[in-house]
Amino acid sequence: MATGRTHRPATRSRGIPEATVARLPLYLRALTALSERSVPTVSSEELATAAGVNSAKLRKDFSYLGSYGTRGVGYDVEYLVYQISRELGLTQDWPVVIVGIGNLGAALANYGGFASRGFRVAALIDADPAMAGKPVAGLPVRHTDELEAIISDNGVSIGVIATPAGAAQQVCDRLVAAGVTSILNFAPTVLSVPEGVDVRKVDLSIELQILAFHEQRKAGEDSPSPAAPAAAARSGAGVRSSASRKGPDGDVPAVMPA
Amino acid sequence: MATGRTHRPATRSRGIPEATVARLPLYLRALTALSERSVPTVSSEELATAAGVNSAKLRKDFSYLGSYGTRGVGYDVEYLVYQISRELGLTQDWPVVIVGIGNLGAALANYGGFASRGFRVAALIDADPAMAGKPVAGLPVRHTDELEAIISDNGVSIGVIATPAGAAQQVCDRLVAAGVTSILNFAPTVLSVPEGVDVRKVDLSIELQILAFHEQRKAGEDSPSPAAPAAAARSGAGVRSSASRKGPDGDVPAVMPA
DNA sequence: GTATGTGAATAACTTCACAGCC
DNA sequence: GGCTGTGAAGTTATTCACATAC
Repeated sequence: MATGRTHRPATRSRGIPEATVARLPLYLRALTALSERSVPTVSSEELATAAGVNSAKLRKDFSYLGSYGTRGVGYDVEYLVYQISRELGLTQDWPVVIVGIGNLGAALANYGGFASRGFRVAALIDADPAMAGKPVAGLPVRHTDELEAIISDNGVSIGVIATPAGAAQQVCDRLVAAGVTSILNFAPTVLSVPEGVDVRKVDLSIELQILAFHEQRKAGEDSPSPAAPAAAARSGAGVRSSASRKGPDGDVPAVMPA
Repeated sequence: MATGRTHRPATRSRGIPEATVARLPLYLRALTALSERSVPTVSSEELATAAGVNSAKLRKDFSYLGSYGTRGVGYDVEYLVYQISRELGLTQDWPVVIVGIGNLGAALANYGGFASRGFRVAALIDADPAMAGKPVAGLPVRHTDELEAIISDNGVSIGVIATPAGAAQQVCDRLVAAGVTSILNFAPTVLSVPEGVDVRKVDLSIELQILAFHEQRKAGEDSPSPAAPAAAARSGAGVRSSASRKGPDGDVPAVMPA
């Protein structure tokens, strides 16, 4: 989801819609799987199913890249893999640093899919001196003091922040000052960055909250059908002070927030 | 980010736009921070800045919830916290199971923000018998055999999948069969679920690829005419009937994909 | 016959700008 | 005077449906 695009007022000329860009990795993954099974061609319908979108959307997306299919036949798998990879910039190597080697940072470092496609972990960085030198996922953890040197020595332009929330902005500032222009933020904070720097965030708690929203609606469903397994009615406590407030007051079983 | 909404054709009546729902957790976080600093009221401008959006959007978002502000003054922090929490369904307790206690699963289990707001880790589940009983984040890991019992005993409706890609669909099927109707998927796979089940995914590699796309553009910035239709004789997969191919062929230093 | 590519139609989302209320 | 709430305008994304090409 979700990101803080900061630059580019919506590229003119060869502009690929942001929504399309966000789906290209999905297509690429599905195509790679087909490629591994040596499937030579695929129709928009099949590929769309594999990627979890509908075929019209997929065809429209591909139309922004060019005319890479063959009418009456479909798409050449290998060729498409290449085109999408190129479009995404995966035909080059992207060194990445991960800052904050706690539980999450270590998990990210160990995540295979990382290296698999264009990305290479150039270094793991942590502020804890006790961590320095300790190997994680085969790489020695480096101390934060070295951050700037690591960035510039390796030509790193993408940084991953997996620190506690409190340290994130500071780390971000240093990364940016050192030359990083794309940041993937796992810390639950809004980062502020200068123009020209892209930030994307991944936030467990936000995702869960969105799910809870929909889950809540399912429970309070007007009743008739959807075979509700009705996972036990949870009860709450507390009371709401009513008062004037006009909002569309909902059902909701009461209970106070934090 | 992105998700596979599966049900609800966009609720009529009290329908809050999906884009708005996705931002409520952001507002909530910013408000909670203000609340902790005992700030009594906040303007749309201030709150918007703290949440990383613009104020018009924020006001529009809030307008879907009701009229919770005071003209000329702003919003009452505590009151808004409560309203948003309620809207998101966080005024109730959501037991959650995490399946797949590898590096990532353990990181998730240890993630504090988890319990902090309405969510409670009911159980950690892993397929490895050797893991069974071992404590992670203070909870004993349970074996997959117990999955169904755990779900129903605890009234779990939200499941988190942190297994390898290969196991994800199978785990998903079992979760759904056992009564889970919301899934947060960290495995790099498209899950297929029946109508009525919500899936959201979190995918490191997709996020990085999106960043790489933009990063690539930054590098090739300004150049007047985007990409010279250079030869770029795509070697791969002979089959290609040369000619035709109109796509905006790019520069790119060659290199074949996987 | 079959499946792509794409204009046109529709829907969702964002931003503007200002009336309304404090 | 200041700030919210919201119609209206503008923008982006999705879906339709069919001409076009194999």
